[in-house]
Amino acid sequence: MANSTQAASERKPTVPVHRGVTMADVAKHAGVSRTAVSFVLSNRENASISEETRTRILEAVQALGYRPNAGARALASQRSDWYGIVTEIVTAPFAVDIIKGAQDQAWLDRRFLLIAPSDQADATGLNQGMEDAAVEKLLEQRVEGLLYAATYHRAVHVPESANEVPTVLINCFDADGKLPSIVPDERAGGRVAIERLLQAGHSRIGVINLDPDIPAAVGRLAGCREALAEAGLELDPALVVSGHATADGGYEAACEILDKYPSGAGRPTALFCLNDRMAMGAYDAIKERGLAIPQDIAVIGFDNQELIAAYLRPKLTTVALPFEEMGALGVQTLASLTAGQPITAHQQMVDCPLLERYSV
Amino acid sequence: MANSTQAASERKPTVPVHRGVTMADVAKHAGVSRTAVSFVLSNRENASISEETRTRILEAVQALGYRPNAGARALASQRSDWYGIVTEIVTAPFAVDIIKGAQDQAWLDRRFLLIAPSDQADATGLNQGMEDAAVEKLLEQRVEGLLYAATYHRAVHVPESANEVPTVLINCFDADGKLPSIVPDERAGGRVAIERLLQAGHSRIGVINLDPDIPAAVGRLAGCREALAEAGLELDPALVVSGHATADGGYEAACEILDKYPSGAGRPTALFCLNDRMAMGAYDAIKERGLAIPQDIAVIGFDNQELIAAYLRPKLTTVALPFEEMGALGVQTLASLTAGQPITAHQQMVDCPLLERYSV
DNA sequence: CCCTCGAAGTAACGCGCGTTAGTAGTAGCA
DNA sequence: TGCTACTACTAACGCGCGTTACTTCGAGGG
Repeated sequence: MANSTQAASERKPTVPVHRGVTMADVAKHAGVSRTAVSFVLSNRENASISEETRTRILEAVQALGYRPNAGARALASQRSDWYGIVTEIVTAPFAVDIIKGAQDQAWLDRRFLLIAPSDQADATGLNQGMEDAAVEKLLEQRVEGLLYAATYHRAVHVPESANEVPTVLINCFDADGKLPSIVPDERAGGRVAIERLLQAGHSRIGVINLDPDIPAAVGRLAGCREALAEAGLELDPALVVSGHATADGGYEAACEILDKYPSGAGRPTALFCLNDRMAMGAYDAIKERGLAIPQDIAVIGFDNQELIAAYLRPKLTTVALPFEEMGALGVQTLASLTAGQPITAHQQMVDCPLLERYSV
Repeated sequence: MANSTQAASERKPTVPVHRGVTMADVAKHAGVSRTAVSFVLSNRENASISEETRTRILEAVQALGYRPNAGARALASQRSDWYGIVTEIVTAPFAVDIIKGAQDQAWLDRRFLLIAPSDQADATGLNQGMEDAAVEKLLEQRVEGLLYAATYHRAVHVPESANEVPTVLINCFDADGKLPSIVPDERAGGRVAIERLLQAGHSRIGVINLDPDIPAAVGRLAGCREALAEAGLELDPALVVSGHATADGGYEAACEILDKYPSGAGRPTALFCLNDRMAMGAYDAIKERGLAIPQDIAVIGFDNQELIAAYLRPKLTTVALPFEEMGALGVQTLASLTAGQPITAHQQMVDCPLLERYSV
């Protein structure tokens, strides 16, 4: 027993591989204890440190260029100040905006957002292997909460292990409805689009629809019908055409609608395209027929895909999906959750604002 | 002396706030020492652990759902396995692709990429306050290396503190030339675009130029001239028009070029647009004049901005900026650097591949 | 039989920090 | 003088882990 103790104390100390200035260095430099440094740097309320010592410590910090070690702090304090977000990062440009919103909000809250990629979605849902690994990696970093974002509004299946920390879904929802989620208010978006067209004097409106089953289409179309109903109008089924969610799909759908009225009589004076890519195709169809936007036919889009909407000629009036807001709200919700505070609603809906440009 | 020791040992132990299974738990469950667990989990070469103990330990890991604590590991091993990347995340869609490339490569190397936002660039360069803070935050996380990415090819000024760890610049370079950088090979990109047009039989080629002073314009135009020279041709100054790097700018520039030849005689049969947004505007100008793409006028772009190039009608043939490759190469370079290995070149150039679509 | 040597493990230290339970010193008051 | 109260600190522990320097035990050799 004594032997081993002695051996231990005789052992030559491991050579310290100093990669940075530590609190101990600061303490030595300032001639105080490490504890004092810790107290000053963490701005402890009821720690009594004289003003003089305090400044001496802060000067030492400056002089040595001390930089706290976030990992060590996390280990000691048992909180990491990290959130994690899982998303398909490059699939759609939308994910970026969600991340941006979340990132900025996290930054404001002095927290760090760890971004983990989950590979592209395929027909069967997300690439589950990659996703699980991503969540796992984030949990290894001891994130305090998880954000789970989809690039288009849909139901998702979240990896089991996400249940170990507070989790918030962004732009998606889980089928079981167990996790809190944040989604765009598609219905209100549909309303505002139609209301804008009504206000501009249009009463005969064509709709270029997405796949009718996806949440976006359901909501937007419902809002559309509501707004028309309030104006005493109805959606003419002949004017609703579904297509692929691409420019080509939009082109074809627009052709179909326009060519129903070769003489021009009965032709809609406005087109509500359920996304901007389709609006892009619709532009071509309209122009090809020698019609002018918005004089002959007004066009309104959805999604506000900047690169399209802002560069089409004329620039496209469209309804924006509030990605940044959803990202920010996600972080705020997570903050409430991790603080043990109640959240306002299990499913929070965020407004889709109308962006006026020149196509109406 | 004895007193204080006694007091310390009499002190009631702090209540452990257990937030997770630790190695100690695994060790207890498997009936071995914590060291043994560590050896097994880190796959130590020359540690002699019997196969039987080994499996017992792994079973315990499974049974308890043990998950290593990355922060503690980093603290003990003095290496974080983290890289940091500083970039303006949302300003341009390009940053995303760089991040994606870097992210994927880092993931392969079992490293984590911390993404720190730096606010938007303004005329005077990047928002320095935000940037310094971003770098500072990353260093606090003890990243082992830094990536610094710009959304368009240019000279940048990197925060001082970035010098404390290996740093690689992506899609930019520092004026002093001190830091290794990775940039697109603009010149080769210019060449390949022109070569494609020559091959299609065009010899009279118009160029819609960017601001002539930026690196992208300089390089691309040089490549363009080279390719023409090799074919015994020259760039007609009358056919080179600069404009704003927008669709409107491209539209105006294209109008200017086309309207110089109202009769059609002498008019270029192809347009090389130095970015896709300008190509988008050029499309409008061409179509307005009743000309067909590519039959009457071929168009080739640059940047491969998916949302534009893939949705224009006809789809735009363009030269791609290799953002993902640059991001990946950045991480690889960083890996070499942190491993103390030499890197192939101080400034690495990455090829800009031609993407054939239907506008040539 | 003793000695050496490798296999199989373990005790203990330190990474940088937050935190708790102390101590030393002084002022105030009865 | 003795006691409390307060200010201004500090010693020591533990967070979860990697790592080094041991120990123990059985097999093999002389």
